[in-house]
Amino acid sequence: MAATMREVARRAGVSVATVSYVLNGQGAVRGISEATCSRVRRAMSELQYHPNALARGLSHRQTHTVAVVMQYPAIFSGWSGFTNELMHGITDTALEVGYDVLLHTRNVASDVEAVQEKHRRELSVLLDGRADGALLLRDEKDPLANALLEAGFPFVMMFSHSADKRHWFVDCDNMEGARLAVEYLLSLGHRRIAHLAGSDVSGAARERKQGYLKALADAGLPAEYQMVIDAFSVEHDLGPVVEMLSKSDGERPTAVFSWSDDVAINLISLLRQNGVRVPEDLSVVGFDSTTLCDHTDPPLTSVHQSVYNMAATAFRLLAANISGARPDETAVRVQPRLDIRKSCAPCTGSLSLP
Amino acid sequence: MAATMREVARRAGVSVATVSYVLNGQGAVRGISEATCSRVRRAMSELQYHPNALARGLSHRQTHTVAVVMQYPAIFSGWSGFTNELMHGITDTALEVGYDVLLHTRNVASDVEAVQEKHRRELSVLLDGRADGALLLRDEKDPLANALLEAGFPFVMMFSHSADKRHWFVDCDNMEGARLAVEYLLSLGHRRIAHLAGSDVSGAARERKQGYLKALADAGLPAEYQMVIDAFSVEHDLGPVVEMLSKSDGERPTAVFSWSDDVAINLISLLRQNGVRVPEDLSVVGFDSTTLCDHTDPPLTSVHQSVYNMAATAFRLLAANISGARPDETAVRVQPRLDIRKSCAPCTGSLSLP
DNA sequence: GTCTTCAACTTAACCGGTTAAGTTAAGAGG
DNA sequence: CCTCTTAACTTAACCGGTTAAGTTGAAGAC
Repeated sequence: MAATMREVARRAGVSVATVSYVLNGQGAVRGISEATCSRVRRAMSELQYHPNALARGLSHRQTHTVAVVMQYPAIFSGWSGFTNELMHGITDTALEVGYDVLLHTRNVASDVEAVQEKHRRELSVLLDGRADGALLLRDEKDPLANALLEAGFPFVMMFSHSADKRHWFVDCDNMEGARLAVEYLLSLGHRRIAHLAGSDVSGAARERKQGYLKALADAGLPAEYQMVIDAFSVEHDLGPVVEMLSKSDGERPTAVFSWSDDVAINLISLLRQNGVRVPEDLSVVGFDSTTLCDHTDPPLTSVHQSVYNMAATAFRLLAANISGARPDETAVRVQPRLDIRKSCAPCTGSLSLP
Repeated sequence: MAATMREVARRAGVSVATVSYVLNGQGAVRGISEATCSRVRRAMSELQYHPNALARGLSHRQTHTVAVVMQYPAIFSGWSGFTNELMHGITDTALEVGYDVLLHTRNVASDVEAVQEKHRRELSVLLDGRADGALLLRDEKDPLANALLEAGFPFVMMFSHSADKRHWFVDCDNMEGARLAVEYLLSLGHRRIAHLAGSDVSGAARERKQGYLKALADAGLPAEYQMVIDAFSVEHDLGPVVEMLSKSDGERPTAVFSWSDDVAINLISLLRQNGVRVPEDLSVVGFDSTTLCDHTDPPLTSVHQSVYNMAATAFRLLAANISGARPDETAVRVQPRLDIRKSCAPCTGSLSLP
């Protein structure tokens, strides 16, 4: 079907080696005459020759392809823009540094045995020679990172981190992000601040919760001010939050810090349905501050991490790793900032300040 | 570095062929004894052997990988959820049918020569043996489809269509979608309906504009009722729309049909800044009806096409194409429906009904 | 006239698998 | 005792490239 190098060689009346040298621009170095070069090039275009990347990759032991491995099966089911921005950063940088992207998502396994089998196969897929390295969007406790380390396969973790110096990563300081959100709400006079928490499976979600708890503690607020409500994804039922708001004045939250933008936006629309005004009745802060936050009503105050830049940085780190470079900084921690929009107002509720 | 089949063979004391047969579960068929099989398997796990997919692909002439080719470089820069839903459908189906996904985005070339060169290289990347087929998210006029056809490379177009029977595609009936939107607005009494149009480069955008114009014409409205404003992306300046609203009562639009959700949402937030209420002062209809439409204020009435299902269908069609099947229906047209939410109201303006 | 040198190639091994076509030794059949 | 089968493997060609190590013929040196 597709023309091979041998066919090109036959048509040009030369050996395959000559074709290969011409193809790779080694003509001059290897002393191939200009006449032969153009004869070969003509044969290539006449036969519509396209070199086979598998054969080439097999010889070179590299494919200029990186694998992107997503932790969660439903990473594309959110709508806050996180994944879009992530993919945008990855694909832009791929073009820039000349790599292709192999996308791996995985489905969750039910029982322990299946998990092990899945893990083994997942590793196989990464080490099967198609990719030169991997970008991991996974929890730091995931065994994959250590398995890759052991196999000597270059990788960089994104939105996750590790104390192990051999792990390269680009992550946001989630504790700090949570602190920014909570301190801002405290500065507006809020004391009863609830937290919509993500799943503990996600390191980022866990840290944001810890940051929330620590910020409350640092402010000297007693334990009963800690209000954590699970809201893992946009599908999660937010009924408990609405119920909470019907508590007495001194006990109900006047502000909410959500671990993610989409959950925050989901909450806002639910509140609207229930006649609760944002920010007059309840202040809301999200996390990620994607473009969408500018377009909600009210525009959502949110902790910003530059997902695009972080993805790009991770990709460049990976490219360095693959090429054998050992930069000084292989563990990048990005400082978040708070993007103040219009979803928070000073606390007006009659509160018992401690 | 990574263990090869020869090393496994040596350790197990057998030939590489035997290892290969065991690896592929052909042990029984090929009459390999159970003892030898387990010896080989032990050697594999002791050496942490992972078969090389390039070598395997080279032999088999297939890689169980499909390429996804995006038309626009900034496909991931939108935030309406279209791309998320698309990628979700693709990755879910990839897992289901056992394929991996190679992601190709492309950057636009400036001059004509560069375009040709880019086109040639793009074709090379697709025909280089790494992928068994391609999903194209591109305009129907794009030369890539015909080039692939000529090369005998399986592909399916998504969100684009063609009269050529040899082109397989899954597309939405955009004309019909536009008709649904406009007729709904007409039924609410609107006559001055503006259209926010996408770039003519996009076939879908072009058809939605045509559908809008046709629906107006079919309703017997004269040409001066046609108000088309360019709004290619979320970055596009929507100032002209706001200006238009300051026209006299009989001339200003009372409704807007936007070719895409994100542009519609962008418009709504701009209107809010200018004190224009939706839907009281202006009705707005979008296109795609992604989950996000439920969470805007007001929830956005929008023409629905099931992006997730369309992507999944396209993937399955491609899998069939690759495996040599020739299904009856290789050209799938999905009928859109209108998701009525809260962004439209009956027309109250003093209008001169024709 | 012979020896070098060099330009311009070719040969062949290799990358890591697959698989059709052998090979070998043991046991069955006559 | 010899031939035939068959189970249990091995050999080697092939997939389509890369590249170190030749080969060849002609020009130039002595």
